[in-house]
Amino acid sequence: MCFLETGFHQTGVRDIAARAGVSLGNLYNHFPGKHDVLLEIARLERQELDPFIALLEKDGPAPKRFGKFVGVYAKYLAAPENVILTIEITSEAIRKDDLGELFWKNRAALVAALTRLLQRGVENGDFNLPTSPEEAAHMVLELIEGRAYHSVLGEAKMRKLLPGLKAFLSAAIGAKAR
Amino acid sequence: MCFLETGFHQTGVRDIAARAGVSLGNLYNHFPGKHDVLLEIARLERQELDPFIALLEKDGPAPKRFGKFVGVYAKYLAAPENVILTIEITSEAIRKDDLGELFWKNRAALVAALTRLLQRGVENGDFNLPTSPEEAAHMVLELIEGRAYHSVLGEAKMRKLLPGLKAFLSAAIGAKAR
Amino acid sequence: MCFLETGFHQTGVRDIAARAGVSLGNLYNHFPGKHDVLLEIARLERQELDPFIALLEKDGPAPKRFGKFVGVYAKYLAAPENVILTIEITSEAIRKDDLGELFWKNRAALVAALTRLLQRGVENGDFNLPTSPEEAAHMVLELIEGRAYHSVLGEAKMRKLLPGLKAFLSAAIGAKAR
Amino acid sequence: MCFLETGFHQTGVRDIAARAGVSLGNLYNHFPGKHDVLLEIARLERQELDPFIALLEKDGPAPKRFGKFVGVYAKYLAAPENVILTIEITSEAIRKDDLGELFWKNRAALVAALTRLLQRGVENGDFNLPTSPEEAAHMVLELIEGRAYHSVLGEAKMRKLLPGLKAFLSAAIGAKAR
DNA sequence: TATGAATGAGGCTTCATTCAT
DNA sequence: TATGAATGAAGCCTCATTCAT
Repeated sequence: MCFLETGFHQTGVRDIAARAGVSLGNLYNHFPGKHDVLLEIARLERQELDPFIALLEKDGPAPKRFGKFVGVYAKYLAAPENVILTIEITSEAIRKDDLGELFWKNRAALVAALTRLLQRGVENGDFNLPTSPEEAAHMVLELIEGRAYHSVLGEAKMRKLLPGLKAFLSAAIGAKAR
Repeated sequence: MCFLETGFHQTGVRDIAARAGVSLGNLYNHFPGKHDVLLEIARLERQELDPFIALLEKDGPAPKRFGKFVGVYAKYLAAPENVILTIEITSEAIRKDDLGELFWKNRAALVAALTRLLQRGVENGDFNLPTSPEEAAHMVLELIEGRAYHSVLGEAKMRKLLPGLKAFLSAAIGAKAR
Repeated sequence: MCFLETGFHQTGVRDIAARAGVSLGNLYNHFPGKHDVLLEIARLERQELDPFIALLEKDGPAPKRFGKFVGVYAKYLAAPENVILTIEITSEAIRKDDLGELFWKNRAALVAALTRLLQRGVENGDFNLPTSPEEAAHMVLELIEGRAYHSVLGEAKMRKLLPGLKAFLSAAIGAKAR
Repeated sequence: MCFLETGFHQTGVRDIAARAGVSLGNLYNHFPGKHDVLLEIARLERQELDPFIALLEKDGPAPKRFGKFVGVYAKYLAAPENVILTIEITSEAIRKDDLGELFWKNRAALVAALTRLLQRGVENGDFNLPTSPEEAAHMVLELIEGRAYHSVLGEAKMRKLLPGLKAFLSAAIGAKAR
């Protein structure tokens, strides 16, 4: 995808069309304008979250689920394409409300699932949250994303960052060794 | 600053010049090009960090310093202008190495100071870090920033996010009540 | 008809097709191209002239026929749709010969009928033409049209322009009161 | 001027710029948009009317002035460039109010001068108008224009049309031989 | 050093027309 | 015959940058 290589604003509609294998004119039969192409991509991103949500909602011990989730989600975000796309979308969402809404709707789905997991963990005595489950869920996600940005923009290796991240998060949510 | 209102790519050099009170032609006597204006802004951002670094390096009990830092830095980032500018710069830094370098140099200064504080806290038995001080420092900053993005893009209130953030961080770094 | 509302060049073939209740593709089964749609409209305009020609060719006193004709033809042209369409066609006819020919063929039919009426009037001693009947016929039509353009573009009321027009024409053709 | 050769809508801004000897970009330093180029041309057309107005306002016998005016104005309009430009402007003025206003303002100047001349002729007993001087002025102009359109679009020769036109007009305004 | 008119490549989008179904 | 998705040239306009003054 050329938004990744060139960035949304640097990419011309001709490039988009060419990469999509459509003629320029036909691109406009599918999208009202360039902006809507990004919107559609953001919409597709939503589907990529489904496996993570599914993972969070599976049965089983909360700490194990949590650890697993952190690992796979971090690895997913460590792919430059995912981070860069997120940044492009975020950056555009600042001034385009429709993108903004979509952005938060996507995230809300993830937050909700993670919140439920944390809640369950608290009820089982597995976690000792320093704040509400929902707030904690937000922060967990933000931290994972922060690490991902670091790994991509700063060219660190997520592989090396992950243990520290997990330890930090475990401490933060008061995860108990069993 | 008009990059805030309109975004880097949507802002024309004429707007930049007008806002700066310089003539268009003269802008080019000060900067080789549009990109370099952003570079200069990123350079100026560095100075804005000085007070926070100073705060981190003051004497006094580490936990108190830490708490204070989190509060003021979060409040600083909660200003939309700071978040938006950071996003604009980040987004541009993806594909412009000079900006990228600057971005990381700026952050390194903050990380270094925070690392030292955490280190001191560990040595004093105030903190119980789940990972290396430097890694922890990175994560602390990333979490604060994550919350800031959330507050600005999602229109939450940092005032309300701050207690949860502090609690989460305290738990994460094993801050001990005294 | 959308050429009226939007103008020939501002109207897309899709609009034409939609308004005509035909599919876009099928429009091209009926017309070789956009231009030919206008050509066909000009062709249809010819039929609209038939009643006026019939009126001119009826028996009866020439001055009465003439007065009647001026009244109904002026009223017909006072409808914005007729004036606008004529202007669109004229404007296009400048550079499209087929339209131009059609335009003059339409007019010739009217001129011929009016010429005959004037001729008859002269023979009967009802009119005292300052020039040849045919030339006079042209000028009569041009004046009626001029008034119509005025009424439509300048938002005057044809109702108010008509008496002056008739008086002017009567004087011009030397119509005698009986 | 390329609007003459190609028509306003068929002419691209690049052609306009090229013909004007300006770069495309610079065209937009002088005009907000394509439409405004036509507007400016209409504005310039106003100046072309000045000699005719001056002629109408000179002293001397009204019939002679009138005859002279009809001759020169008809000859002026007989130039295809003037007729075509007028048609382009008229056609555009239908849906663009600013052009419409300009169009009528231009004409009003001519009408006013001609009205005064006719008035004077009436007072001197030279003319015997069948209607108000102003109405007559409008019609005189419309008829001259009608003949001009005829001569240009129909490829008649104004030289041949002029005597008939003058005779027709003389009859219409009741001009007396002295 | 300061100015802003000039440049022209490139921006996004529309549109008449074609053609596979 | 009827459809509308596909085409890509051409549409108008913006913009970073240059340069004569």
